[in-house]
Amino acid sequence: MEYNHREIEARWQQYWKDNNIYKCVVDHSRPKFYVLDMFPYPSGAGLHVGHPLGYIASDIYSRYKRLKGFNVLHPMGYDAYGLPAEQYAIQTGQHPEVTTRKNIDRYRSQLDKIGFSYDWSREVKTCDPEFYKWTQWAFIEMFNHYYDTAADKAMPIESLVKHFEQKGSEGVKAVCGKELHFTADEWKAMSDKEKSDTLMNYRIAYLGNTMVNWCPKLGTVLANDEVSEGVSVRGGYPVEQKLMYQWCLRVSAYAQRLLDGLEDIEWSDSLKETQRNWIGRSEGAEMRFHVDGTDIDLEIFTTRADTVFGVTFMVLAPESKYVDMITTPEQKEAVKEYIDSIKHKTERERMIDKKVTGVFTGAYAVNPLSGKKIPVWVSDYVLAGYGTGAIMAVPAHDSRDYAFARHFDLPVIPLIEGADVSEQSFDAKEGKMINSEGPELNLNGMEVKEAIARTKKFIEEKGIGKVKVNYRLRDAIFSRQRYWGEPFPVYYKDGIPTMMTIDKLPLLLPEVDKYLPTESGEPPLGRAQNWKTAEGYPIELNTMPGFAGSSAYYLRYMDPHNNDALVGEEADNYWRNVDLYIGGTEHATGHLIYSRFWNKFLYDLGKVCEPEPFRKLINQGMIQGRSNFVYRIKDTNKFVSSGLKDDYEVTPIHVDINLVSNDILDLDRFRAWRPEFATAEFILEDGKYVCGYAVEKMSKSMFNVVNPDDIVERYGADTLRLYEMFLGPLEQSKPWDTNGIDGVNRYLKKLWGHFYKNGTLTVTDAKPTADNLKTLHKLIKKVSADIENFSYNTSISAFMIALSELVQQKCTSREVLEQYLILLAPFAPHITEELWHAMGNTTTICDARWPEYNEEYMKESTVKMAVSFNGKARYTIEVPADMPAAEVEKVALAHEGAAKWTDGKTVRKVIVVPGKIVNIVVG
RNA sequence: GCUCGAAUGGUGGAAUGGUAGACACGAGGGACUUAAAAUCCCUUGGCUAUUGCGGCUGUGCGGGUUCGAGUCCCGCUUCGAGCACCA
Repeated sequence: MEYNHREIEARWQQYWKDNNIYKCVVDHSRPKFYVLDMFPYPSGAGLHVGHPLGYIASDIYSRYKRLKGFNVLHPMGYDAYGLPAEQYAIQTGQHPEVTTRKNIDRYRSQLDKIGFSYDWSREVKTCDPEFYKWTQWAFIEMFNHYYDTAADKAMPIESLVKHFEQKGSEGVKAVCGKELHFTADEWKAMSDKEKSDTLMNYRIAYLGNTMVNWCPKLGTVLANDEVSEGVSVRGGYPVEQKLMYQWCLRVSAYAQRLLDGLEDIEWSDSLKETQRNWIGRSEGAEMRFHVDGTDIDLEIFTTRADTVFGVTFMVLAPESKYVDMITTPEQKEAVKEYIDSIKHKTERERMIDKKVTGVFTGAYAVNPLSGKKIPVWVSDYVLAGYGTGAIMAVPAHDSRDYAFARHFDLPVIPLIEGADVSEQSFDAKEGKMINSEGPELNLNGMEVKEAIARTKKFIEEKGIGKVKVNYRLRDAIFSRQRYWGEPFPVYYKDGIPTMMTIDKLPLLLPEVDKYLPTESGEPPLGRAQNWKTAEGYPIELNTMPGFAGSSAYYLRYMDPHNNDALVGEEADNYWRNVDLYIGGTEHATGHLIYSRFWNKFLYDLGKVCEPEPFRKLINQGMIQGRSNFVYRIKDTNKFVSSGLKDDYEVTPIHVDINLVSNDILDLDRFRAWRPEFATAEFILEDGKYVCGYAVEKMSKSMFNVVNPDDIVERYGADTLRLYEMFLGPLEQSKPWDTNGIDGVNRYLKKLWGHFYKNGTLTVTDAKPTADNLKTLHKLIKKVSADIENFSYNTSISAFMIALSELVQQKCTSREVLEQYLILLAPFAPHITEELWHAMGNTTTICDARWPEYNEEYMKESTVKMAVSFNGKARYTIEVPADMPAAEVEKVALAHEGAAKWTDGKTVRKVIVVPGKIVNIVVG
């Protein structure tokens, strides 16, 4: 009987499905384990071999945990809202839901062929009303809460309203857009609209007039993580800064908790670092500089309070509201001209253009410590969005200020002893302070760190400023001017944004005739008929961004059919949070920040019991494509083999990797590939045409896409699973190269061949030999440790070695072979299930018990002992493994002469490692 | 510029501070076969020696710690990733 992967895999996949093998329910008698994949966006191109890499890894871990006796939750779903479906809809007029469903079906059939252990009864789709009801619900809750800095958590907005009614803004401890001051009477006197506007300043989901990333080409705003280097991540279109009235989420309120939470979770250092960078905490001081001859104080933020005596000028961001307020009449024209010139530049141009530009406002500010008057400038190197949009410039100790000072010939005062500022600034935070003596404060002679602390203390005492922590993390812009997303459960009652009640949810996405903005420039929902409440109030036209649906989906899997809550209390208390999350690094500053924020918000509300959603996270590497090239000699239809191409002037041309095997081109199929190659001629080396290769992104245009369906068809799902894991360390990016797949496929055939000789099962009830058990237990130890470390590639090597040992030992022992199959089952579920049943088992191998490792069987009869001497002489002897260390030392000493130790050297220490080497330390 | 990670044969990659290159691919040789495929066996870091079971060298570069370093420490080089006029 031959190993027939097609027949075996189809049969067991059907069996698993028919018997609901992977369905899981809350079971308090067993410990839970939650293994999650980042759910995919179902694109039209389907899966390529890179996509399942993480899914295979998580599936192995899930099956392993189940064999270890855990109740494993391992769900899958689809991140179904997104731009590509909408753009396709615009082009073809097809409803995005139709194409999305089609893509999901395709994904599902591809996934099913690989033999994953998903509980599909828990599937979620973000575009499903039953799902997005809870996305809308969370948004309403965010609207109805504010962040209380005293309690350090989200609190109901009603308690803030109560505070306003009693004391006005006095003593309010809340994260807000800007500091407001009003009395209780003033609050009561406000109109409903004014009250609404005031509360927007505090709500966690709020409408704000903020500077947003506007992408004209996509016709929508984008969040910070959707923009990179001034262009949109999707499409690469230019993005400009624009002031717009948008829904936002006050993520910044959670900045410190998002930072602190990183301490308690097992993520890679690099990913944590990425998040720390993104949150961008910096400790410093906010300080006021009075503008001479006005009643205006300029607020600045600095991390270098010690350098105040070196401030020789100040700079405002062009967007700063202070610019108009302080510019003198003489400078009005120049300032206006400068600001106009900045406005015409896109964010990208501003970033690329490193030229120093700026303009003097005509105003002077007073240095609060030295009392000196300093000019105030405007320049685009100061960003409006960070800190206060104004800086104190210390050219001697900040490179950007230095460049500005040199360009406009402003004074540079060094503040640190020995700092040479003739060529460049001295940015290091070290050294002794000089030139830092004012009427009330003297920093001279202090170390920088000491001076910073001293200055902070001084300005707080004097009321000139206060110690402040700033974060780079901004609030998330939550509106998108698109169709294919969750509608906001918001209507406008006399212009006041009002939330719908939960019984009105889900608010269904309406039908529209076209998926484009309206003629008047409103978002696509502006085309919906009757897009208003029963009372006739208009409903919000924006939709939510992609990250809305993906921020809490892991919670929904715990309790996917609950109609009363996102997740019920019992399910939440049992499943708690994700124990293992596997996905790509590309979500480091998007999804993984938003999810943590969302979870913490729900945690504050008492809706979930864990403050962090993902306890352990593994980033699988990307699978790149391996493209092949042929080399056409210029102006001919002649192609030269890779090794000879340097002798000619050639153009490399991508060739379909399906026409190439081990870099050797199939000439006939190449001629048949494209009409223009029908008459191609070749210059061969050793009778072959050798193609060149390069590692590139896997994409259709490079003819290097490998479809997992083809691999499964030809080699089987088990081979695909093993090979994807065998390619290299999970977390490393690596190119796909189908060439090596024969190795693991041969291994499975050998395994099959060991069980079936000439069509009969060879398994017997023979008692295992000592060698059998040693091989088995070596494998148990290795594989158990490897799975825990996600070192799957080395496990597969261990399986191969163990098999060849068992073959050599002619092991037919049922006891040994059964355990071997259980170990292999997470990696290759189909073939192991088949052989497991062939051996007479009637229940699925998924419910077998993971073998226990027993040290007993590992005992070596002898161990090797290496005597090293001065790093040169090496002498090896063998001693019985159970010989006590003292005896070994004696044996070692007896070999003294043989090791030729020189005078004065004595044995210092003898280290005995069972099964390893014994080391004699001399000295 | 700051932060994190990596560098080992022709290739992917193994090595709790203890025989570097496991395992696999590829390549070369052989067996079986009319032939091919499949399968099996042998060789395979480099140099050198070779009808004797060997010798030398070798983990990006330069130092150091250690009886012993791919592994630990210091200083570089190169590549990758993240952040970045963030005050």
